[in-house]
Formats: sequence, C-alpha cells, structure tokens
Amino acid sequence: MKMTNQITDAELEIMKVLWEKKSLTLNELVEELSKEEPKNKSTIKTLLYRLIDKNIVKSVEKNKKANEYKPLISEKKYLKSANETFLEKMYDGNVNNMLLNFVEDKKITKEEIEKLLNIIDERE
Amino acid sequence: MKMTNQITDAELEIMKVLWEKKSLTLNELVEELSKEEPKNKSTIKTLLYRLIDKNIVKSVEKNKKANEYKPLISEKKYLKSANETFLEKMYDGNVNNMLLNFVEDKKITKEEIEKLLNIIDERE
DNA sequence: AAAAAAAGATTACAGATGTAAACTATAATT
DNA sequence: AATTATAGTTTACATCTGTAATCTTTTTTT
Repeated sequence: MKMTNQITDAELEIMKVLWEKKSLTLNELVEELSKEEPKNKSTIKTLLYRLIDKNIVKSVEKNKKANEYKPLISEKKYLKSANETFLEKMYDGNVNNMLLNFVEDKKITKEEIEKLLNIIDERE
Repeated sequence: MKMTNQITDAELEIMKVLWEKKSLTLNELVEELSKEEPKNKSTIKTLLYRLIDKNIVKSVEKNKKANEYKPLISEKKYLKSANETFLEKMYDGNVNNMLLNFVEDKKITKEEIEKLLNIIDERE
C-alpha cells in the first residue's frame, strides 16, 4: 500500500484552478470550476479539505466572511514529478521510447520537433 | 464515477509480463513477477481474475493441469491510450507544452531530439 | 479408492476516491 | 436579540484498489 499522498484526478482539477488564480475563496473556486459544468459545492469543499490534510493547499483567513485557499506546491514541481512517474511507469524511464511512441501515434510531428530544437538552441 | 474500466497499477504489472511473454500459466506468471521480489500467488490470481472480468485478459485451457492467460489488448494500443490520457490530463492535450517541460527537466536532451529527427526522416 | 495437493473461483477487508449530506460556528439580516 | 444564511468541519457511503484468505473442484499421490 503506497503512502505517496498523491493528488488524485478530482483534486487535480482543484489544483489547476488554484495554480492559475493563485488564491481563491471557496465560492470563487466553485464559480471557476462550474464554468464548464455546474459543480457541487460540498464536493469541492471535501476535496479542498483533503488537499489541506495532505499539505498541498493552505487555508488563509481573508476576512471575517471567508478564507482564501492557496497552493503549497507549484505546478512546475508537480508536473515534474508527474512526468517522472508516467515515464517510469509506462516506459521504464526511457524517454526515447516514449518519444518514439508519440511520433508513431502522430502526436508529435516533424515540424514540432524542429521548433523544439530552435527553442533549445535559443536557450543555450 | 467513471466507468472506464482502466488497468490499475497493480494490474499493469501483470499485463507487462503477459505482453512480453504472450501467454503464461498462473505459475509461470507468479514466477516471472517474483523475480524481483516474491509475490503472493493469491494476489496475482485476484488481479488476473479482475483483468478477465474487464475483458483485458482471456483464460485459455492448456491442459488438464492448468490454463494459460493471454492479453486481449495489445501493449501498443494501451500505450496509445495512456499517452493520450496523460497528455490531456497534464497538458490539455498540448504536446509542445509537454515536450518543453521534459526539456526543462533535462529529461530530453538536444542529442535525443536530433536522433529522433533522423528516425522520422528515415521513415518518410 | 482415499488422501493430499494444487488449480480455479469466491469472499473479505482496509484504505483510497468521488460524491455529497449533516453538523457547528459565525456572520448577516430582520 | 432572534432568525437566517453561510462558511467551515465532520461524517457518510458506494465503488475502486491492493492484498490475501477461504472454499470448491480437479488432478495427482499414496
């Protein structure tokens, strides 16, 4: 039984909004999340509390009326770890293998790779 | 509640062996999986049954003594779908974005990208 | 044929997850 | 101040997942 305390799929939807908006009250969060399809406030609350329990989100008092919720880990950091997990799980950590698969599935085109090369060159 | 009938982490370990070996008896499977660290036969059985329930593995009678278990979906097909799910979930389907992240994390080097370009050229 | 061993099938169970209601304290309204 | 509304907190519950034991049916041994 792993104790990785990972961010679950439902929790990730919360985090995405918090990462984008930096800090939100519960109501703002519910409003944001309900843009696509209405979400149940109670459910959002539970997910938020779980994230707080996991030390991934913190609750900050804003005013008497409501608290604000802020992410405690950055999206970059999370993505890095998610990438590694995925790579390890699916391709035994072999990036080339992964890239080849994406190319085969037509997910990555030659043009995109060339663009990527340019970006890398610019950075050097 | 999603009904995607996905392959779970524990089940995936079974599938990896079945994909590699094509067809195995339970005992062979347990033996394979126990190479790294001993695995409980009962647990493997349960996972196997769940995969059968999900129509991901089929049980074929080999002889009176034991059945053989064979994958019903290919690793390629599974990987394709896993890639898409990951890409969608983490990068909103934006491959470039994903690639950039991998580059930033030093997971992908310039050399690897150039190698990849060569492979694509050869295939055309 | 009776007993033992092993394969196959079912049941169990704790923790995780998605979803949401119930309870409690505090702020807003009448 | 009493009532109502709402934020915050706790509890609930079905399904999923990892892990494994138990039961049942065959096969093998004695």
